[in-house]
Amino acid sequence: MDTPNPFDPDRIGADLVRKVTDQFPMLPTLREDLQATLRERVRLQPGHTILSLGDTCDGTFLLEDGWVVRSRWLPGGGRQIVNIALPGDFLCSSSLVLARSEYDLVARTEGSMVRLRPPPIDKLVTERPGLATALMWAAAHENSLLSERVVSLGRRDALERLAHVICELATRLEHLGRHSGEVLTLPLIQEDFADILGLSSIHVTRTFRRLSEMGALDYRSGRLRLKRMDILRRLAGFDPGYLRFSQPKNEPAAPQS
Amino acid sequence: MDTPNPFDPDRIGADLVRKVTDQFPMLPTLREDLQATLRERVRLQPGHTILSLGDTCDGTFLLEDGWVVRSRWLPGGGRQIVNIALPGDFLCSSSLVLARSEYDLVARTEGSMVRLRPPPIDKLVTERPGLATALMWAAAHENSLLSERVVSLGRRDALERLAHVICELATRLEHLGRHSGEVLTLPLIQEDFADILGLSSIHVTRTFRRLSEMGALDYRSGRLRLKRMDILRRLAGFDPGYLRFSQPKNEPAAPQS
DNA sequence: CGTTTAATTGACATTATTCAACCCGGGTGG
DNA sequence: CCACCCGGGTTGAATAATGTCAATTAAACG
Repeated sequence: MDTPNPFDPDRIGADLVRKVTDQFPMLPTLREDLQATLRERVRLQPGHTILSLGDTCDGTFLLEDGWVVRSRWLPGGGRQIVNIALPGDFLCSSSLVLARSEYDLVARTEGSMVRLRPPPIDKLVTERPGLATALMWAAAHENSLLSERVVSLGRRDALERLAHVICELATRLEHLGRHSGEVLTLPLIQEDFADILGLSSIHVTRTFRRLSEMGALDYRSGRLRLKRMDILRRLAGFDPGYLRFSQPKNEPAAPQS
Repeated sequence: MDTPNPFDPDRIGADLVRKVTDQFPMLPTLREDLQATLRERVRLQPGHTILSLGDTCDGTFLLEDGWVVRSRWLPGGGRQIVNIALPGDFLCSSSLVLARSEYDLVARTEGSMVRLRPPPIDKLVTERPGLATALMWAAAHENSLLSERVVSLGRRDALERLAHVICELATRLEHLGRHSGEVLTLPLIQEDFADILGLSSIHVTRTFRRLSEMGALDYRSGRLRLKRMDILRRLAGFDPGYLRFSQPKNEPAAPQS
């Protein structure tokens, strides 16, 4: 069953619009820009490869519904998942500066996205200020996530990493209004966790078991029951600050030194 | 010895201006915006902490000369270096969306940077289009570096990681015109490499020795002699594509499928 | 020189990977 | 209804990679 009118302006990128406009009131331009640059809506099926390494990416996608992972295959046969896109995230925003994708983009659930074709970067800010602002904001957000992932991969052990990514996902989904309470349904198998966390899937199993023995959670085929978020947060040293883009920064910031 | 006139418009962010204008001719606006938003020039000394975790960052810095690392200390006493900023890079560009720094910023060499105070993000694109474009471009660039770092930390072993980061640094410095030939002088001690690569400094020693036994390089107190870049590149699976932002993407991009 | 910081080495502990076997639940076809 | 298969998931044992500790050397610097 499809959206009645896929070009209904109020439905394009609703999650993005909501997130962005939490920060500042730019609704009108952004909506307008999304409509103006929109090419088509694409339906996603689990496992569907949106883009492969080396593909030229023609514009940017805005994910409206569903989960998409961005990953890289390595010569040895390993895979690293670089990030997980949720509704409201842009995919392939690097197309503004890079002609070809350095990663694979594959859907993990059903969902939908719209393809946008923004003007080239040097005209973007003047022609599509609302979209430009949103892209900038999204890029900053993604940088924040990536930086935190670098910290995890570099300096946290398996237990901390797993706890951290669970905290992160739970928080992101909460912000989207797609999670509340104890049970989190994740379209990820343990091998996905392995490739997010830079571990083997076997070690992920063991790590889940350890967390479950600690009474922090129960995990069973995609159903994650979060019994003690406080344990997870403490273990991971999770500080949601890097996700909290919603509180506007208004202080005039006193001159330092 | 200081720059004669620190506000000479042609000298502000010369590396940034060059990098950005390789891509598209927006010199005039960018120069103008840099001048207009410039607050002061700051001299850097090695070890100087520009910003600590939790500090409110008042605007953005544009590094003009020198090396700066962005890092995070962890509860257990470990440190992860998230990225290395070189001339032409922005520091703390997250200040557009995040009031407080999630990282430490510390200089590894002498150098200088300018502090910019761009308008808030919702006015940035309209009021300072040149700067907005540059920031966007820089964010995409950083995104690319961070993603590749995630891949390294997640799925490459010590040898591959070290080889990879060396390739990356050599390439970036070449682009800046600050490196050519065999010898690379790095203001990094092995502990820095450790904290970039998510390894212990002792293991970095061992890994450097392995590379040197392979005839790929010689390393001695900051002086890196690159004898066989081909070996390093092959080992790391290094594809400079993610750094090559200089070739403009001009193809009208044939509609796919 | 003496002091300090960084690099190095070897022995050993820890963490995570690999491999192989087994389990389990949900189809599916007979 | 049962036998089979298949994709995960789980387990233990062996192995490999990396970390930790302690002692040593080297270089840098006053």
